[in-house]
Amino acid sequence: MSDKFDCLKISNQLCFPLYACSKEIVKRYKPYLDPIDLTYTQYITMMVVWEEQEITVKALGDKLFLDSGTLTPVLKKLEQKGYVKRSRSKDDERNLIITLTDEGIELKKQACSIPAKMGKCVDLSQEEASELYRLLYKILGSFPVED
Amino acid sequence: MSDKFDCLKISNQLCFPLYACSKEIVKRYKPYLDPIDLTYTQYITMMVVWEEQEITVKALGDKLFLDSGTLTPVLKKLEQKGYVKRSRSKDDERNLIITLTDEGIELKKQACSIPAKMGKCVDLSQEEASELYRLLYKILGSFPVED
DNA sequence: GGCAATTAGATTGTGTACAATTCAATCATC
DNA sequence: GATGATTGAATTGTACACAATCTAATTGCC
Repeated sequence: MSDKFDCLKISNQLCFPLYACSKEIVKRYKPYLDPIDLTYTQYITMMVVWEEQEITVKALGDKLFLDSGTLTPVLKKLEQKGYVKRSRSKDDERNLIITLTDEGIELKKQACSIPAKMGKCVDLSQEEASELYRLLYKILGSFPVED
Repeated sequence: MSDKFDCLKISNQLCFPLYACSKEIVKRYKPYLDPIDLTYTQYITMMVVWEEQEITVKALGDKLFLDSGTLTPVLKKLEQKGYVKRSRSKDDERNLIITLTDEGIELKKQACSIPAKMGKCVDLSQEEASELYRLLYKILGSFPVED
């Protein structure tokens, strides 16, 4: 009952549920991110800055899998909201250093409750979530560092 | 060695690798989709139309997890490229029916080799790929039909 | 030191995504 | 059979995402 076009069925793709799942979960962040006035992209950017205290746009891009075309406007927006400061490195003027403002540090406390709330949105057991995590990072790890 | 902010580490999120993985794989479709002049969104839209022969925008949106705000321009583009026809349903003028043109049918043959090529990009065993597939659809299935 | 190659960000253009709103067609109920 | 509610697409506005290109700063190499 199968034909040579079965491979083109949407239900036979692995990428599609990945794409759909990603979008649907990101969408579910909105109610939790709206109160602190962040989009999902701004949120994950802040997460890295919270961890690193100080980081270049290049390093941010490597961690987030985003390029300067995406990050430049995101970081300008975050600066405008008062959460980060953008300044050129003294050592190498090509590098733009992102640092936290006091408001940015304050924001971290408010964001703290979000991961637990989001965890409840994903209907997987602890083991399943770990396995999913492992598989996703296995795929990501198999990609060349720079494409 | 852990503090109360560990939950905000990017490496502790489940959504982030999902988001990153989805983007990275979609990016890897480009070399295969460029020759047939389709973007990834246009490609998955065509996949559904190839399967259904005839489908409304609403039904397409339900299958692809996309709304009319996204699909309207995508479908206009596909019409412009000559792959689909857009026409109102006689039964219910609110419904826009998408059908394949001869060019659209022809395109299916050319797209046929893409899934196998993409499969090689994902460095997972057959069992791991199946498990990933299962977990993703488990999450998708747990979401309410209409949000 | 001088200059080609490289690197980091910014810019431009195209194509999604989605919330919110609008509009026209249909349905439900009376 | 009028009309209020609902439905399906389209539209508008905002925010990514990325390819391609550009510019300025730095590095390599002679």
